[in-house]
Amino acid sequence: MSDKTTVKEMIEIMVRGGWRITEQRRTLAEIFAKSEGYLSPKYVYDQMALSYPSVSFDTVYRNLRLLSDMGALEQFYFMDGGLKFRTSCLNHHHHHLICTNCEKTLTFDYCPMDQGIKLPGKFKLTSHRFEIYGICEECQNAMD
Amino acid sequence: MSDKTTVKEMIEIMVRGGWRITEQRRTLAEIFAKSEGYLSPKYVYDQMALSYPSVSFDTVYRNLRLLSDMGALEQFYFMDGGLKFRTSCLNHHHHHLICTNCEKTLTFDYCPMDQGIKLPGKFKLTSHRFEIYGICEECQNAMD
DNA sequence: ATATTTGCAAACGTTTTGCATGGAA
DNA sequence: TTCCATGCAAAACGTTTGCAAATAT
Repeated sequence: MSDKTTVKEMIEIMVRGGWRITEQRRTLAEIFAKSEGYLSPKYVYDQMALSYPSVSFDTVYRNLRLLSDMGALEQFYFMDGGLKFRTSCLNHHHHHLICTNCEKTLTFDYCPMDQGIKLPGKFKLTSHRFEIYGICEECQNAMD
Repeated sequence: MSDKTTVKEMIEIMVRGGWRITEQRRTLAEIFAKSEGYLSPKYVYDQMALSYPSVSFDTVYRNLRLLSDMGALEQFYFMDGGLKFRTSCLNHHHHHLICTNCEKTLTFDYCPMDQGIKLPGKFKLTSHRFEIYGICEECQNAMD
């Protein structure tokens, strides 16, 4: 159902990029593969520390950046919450519905760029961003 | 033509909020009123320092945050470039076309939320974000 | 064997805080 | 005259870097 990148795919990406597969990187991939939403570097570090008490923050950062550069992770800067990461969906173009409480995401296929929008000026378009924010059902229930 | 917030409007917002109108705050408003795109705190600080050599960085930050909280400024986090600010357009709903080179913005009225998108799950929608990125005509010409 | 990756520590840039002084109301 | 805003300095925060030791290839 989901088209989230799997551990196997992430490791393939690393191998293809010529990187070595260390236990830390495997663990990093597992953490993202089993997570629903956006994760902060600190959360990822804490999770990694469960398996590797001696892991260092800079290793987490380095690998987050590498995976992000390779396209295996998507970055997102939450206005209050800073930079976070989630597995990217490489298979098809879509946008996200993001719960502002738990930061879980749902995908949807509608893309405004397919609608022939009339834009002002003479821009050379390069990319776009469309996200809808809200409170997911679970969080709504939990708030009662 | 433009519906950017003017100096007068920004000062009104400050007065309505019960803030005192200092020379620094007036200057801050002027800098934004005469600017086209997103400004970094550092740039704003440099501009302010032209009028007030003794201005401090924390004053700039405090006032940027205050104006932002009051809705007079919009924040945007550029993935490489950090947090920046521009005057918000309080008059009507619209979205932005952002030049990734000079960070100038153009507005356009099309809003994907008016299109009756079918969304997955049961979300309580709170807000959305739609931006198109590209290179503006001036920057395209300058690149030749 | 050897080149990459790690952990440590220290540096870095940005943003925030506490407090005495200065300035707007 | 009163209280808010400022400037200064220092701290906090997230992230990055240099290097020797450890490890995947």
